[in-house]
Amino acid sequence: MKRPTIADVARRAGVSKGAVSYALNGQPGVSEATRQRILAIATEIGFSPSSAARALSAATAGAIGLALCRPARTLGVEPFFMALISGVEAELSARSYALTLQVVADHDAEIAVYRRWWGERRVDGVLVCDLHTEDRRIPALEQLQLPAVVIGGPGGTGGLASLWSDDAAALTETVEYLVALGHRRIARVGGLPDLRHTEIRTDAFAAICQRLGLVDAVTVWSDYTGEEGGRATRRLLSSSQRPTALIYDNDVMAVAGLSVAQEMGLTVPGDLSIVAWDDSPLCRLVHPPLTALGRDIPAYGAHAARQLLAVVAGQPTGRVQDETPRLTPRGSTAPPRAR
Amino acid sequence: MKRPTIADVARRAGVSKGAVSYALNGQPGVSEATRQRILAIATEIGFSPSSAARALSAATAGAIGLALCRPARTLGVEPFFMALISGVEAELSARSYALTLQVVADHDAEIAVYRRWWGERRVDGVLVCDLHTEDRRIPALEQLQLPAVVIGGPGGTGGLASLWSDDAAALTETVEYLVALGHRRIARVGGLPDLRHTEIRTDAFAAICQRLGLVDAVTVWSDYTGEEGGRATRRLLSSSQRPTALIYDNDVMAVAGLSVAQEMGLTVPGDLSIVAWDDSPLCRLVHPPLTALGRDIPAYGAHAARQLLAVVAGQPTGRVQDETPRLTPRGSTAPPRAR
DNA sequence: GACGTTAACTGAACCGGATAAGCTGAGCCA
DNA sequence: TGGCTCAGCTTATCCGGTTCAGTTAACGTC
Repeated sequence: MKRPTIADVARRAGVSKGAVSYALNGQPGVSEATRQRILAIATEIGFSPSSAARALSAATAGAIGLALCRPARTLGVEPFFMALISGVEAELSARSYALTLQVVADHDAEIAVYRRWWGERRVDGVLVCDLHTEDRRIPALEQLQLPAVVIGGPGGTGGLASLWSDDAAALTETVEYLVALGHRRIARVGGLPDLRHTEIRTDAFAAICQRLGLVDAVTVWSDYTGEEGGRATRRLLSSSQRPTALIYDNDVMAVAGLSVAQEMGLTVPGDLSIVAWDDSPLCRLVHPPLTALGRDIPAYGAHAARQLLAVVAGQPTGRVQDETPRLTPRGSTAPPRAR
Repeated sequence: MKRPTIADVARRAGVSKGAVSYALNGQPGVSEATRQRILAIATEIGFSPSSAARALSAATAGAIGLALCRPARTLGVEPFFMALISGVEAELSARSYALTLQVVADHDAEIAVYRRWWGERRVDGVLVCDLHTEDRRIPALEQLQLPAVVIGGPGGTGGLASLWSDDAAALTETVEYLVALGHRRIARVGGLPDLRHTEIRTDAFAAICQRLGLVDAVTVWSDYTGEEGGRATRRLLSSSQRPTALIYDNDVMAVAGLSVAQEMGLTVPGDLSIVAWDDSPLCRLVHPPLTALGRDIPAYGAHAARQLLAVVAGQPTGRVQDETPRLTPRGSTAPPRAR
């Protein structure tokens, strides 16, 4: 089955290629009657313009890129990325943009991918995830002048457009909530320490705990996996002055932590309250269901995609704030049992 | 920053565009000395050929497509897709192929996407997931003659190449294992009933149970979500002759089922044994860790990608069998406690 | 009826590669 | 020394769109 080209449409309509191009793109230069005739023929023979030819002459790829820099294992476990992607996708496909995905091993590989995409004109712009402190990708993208939206911040995004949510406020609210329940010994199991949002949350946690006079508030760092989250939990709960509440930087570690606590004979929420970041169906799967800090991640992705398309179109967007994560109390938090 | 083109390389090397093309593609037609000089210059100025131009003249897109037909919510929860994608990606990026992703609402939309991709020459081939019984996508792809590999089967894949794993054998092994432990009342919480692999597993389950004389073996159908999995579990465990072992068609439902069982005061594995399909870190997160039927999903994805590239290259591959899921016994299965 | 204006279209150049066909000079042999 | 071969290049064409500069015909105008 041969693919129809613009020349086929032109031939059947008895006009030139140029006229067909004008007609299909809503440009002036053809009469309304001719435009309708051409559109009808195009639909009839199932014509869709070659993305390559269009990209070549219009100098636009019709695609945006997303490079995911995580090992295959952690990628799978966290629902976050799939949810983000589905939101991005919804926005893109509504505008007939494609999403090009690449999994990379580290930032050097990721920068190489950006450089290649830029040289190949394969994408019109990129979404950047997992912002680090002192992130090398930022200057690399600025140098390439490849349109980009950084999902993360605030801060550390250089001159690039960015979409951020107020994690500091969300964490502050969470600590205040736990303190209101009566907790005084709160610990936090953080994510990878060189991620920018980990840093932001860690600073916010230290600040609010100091303000509320919680002296033994500690943050321990983990890597988002259940194994590490469980191990960190076991360590924290084994200390003489064990915390009565734990805040986890993602849902997977929180679920693992819940398991560890129950395994150690602690009841949740009686002996230990648990709060998870990144609310997801996972938090409602377990028993008790986890109190979580959540937000609409597909909407976040859609927002980022819209912003990137604006940047690609040449509109400077700067730093845009998305909604602040909301605390959804469920069964895993309660006043601490008097001991 | 202007992107270098082949003409820039040619100018600096003092040769024609054609010579550069030959040199970069390893074609004969240039001396080894010239080739090296051209390669050095290309590397120096950071040249990578425009994917659009190459696609236009070589009539190959350098990309393969993956359309995911699931609502945003279920997509996120299951680690399966992310793991599959990371495997596919590993194989593709090693060969400088791109992966184009699209999330669609239903099969009609998916077929429309295939038709558009085909017309736009945006992808060289597609991977088809979640094979249904009487799947409309199969004849549509055959008609388009778009290279495709169906991930699923055996059977129902028409003349398309397919990659399948022997779910029937895996399920048979699982039932035999449970029976060897002493279980006689085994139930199964299946996935969506119109999926081909659900059908295969259901048939295999019925067959082995009949062979072993397990009279009240039942399958109930669910939709892979934790909510539904939990509900189905509650129903099964509330019956007068409740099963002593449950087999779930995915990990998410199994975890939800574990929660429900514990909530109902049953101990696992004492009162109830649980087996999950799709082993993932999730199964090791919970307590007790779940006995699961697992396989290397990234490897499965990589295998599918390799097969698709072979199909794209014109080599007929037919139906290829991937490894059979392996049963990994963990803490959630044990002999049933005498009542 | 000559002239300017404009809508509606055509023809050709162009985007950046791949590739078939043509050209050139060195080397070899008779 | 003339003719032949062949490696090593160049030139030209093509892929399928977009777009700009022309061309043509219809129309209004004085």
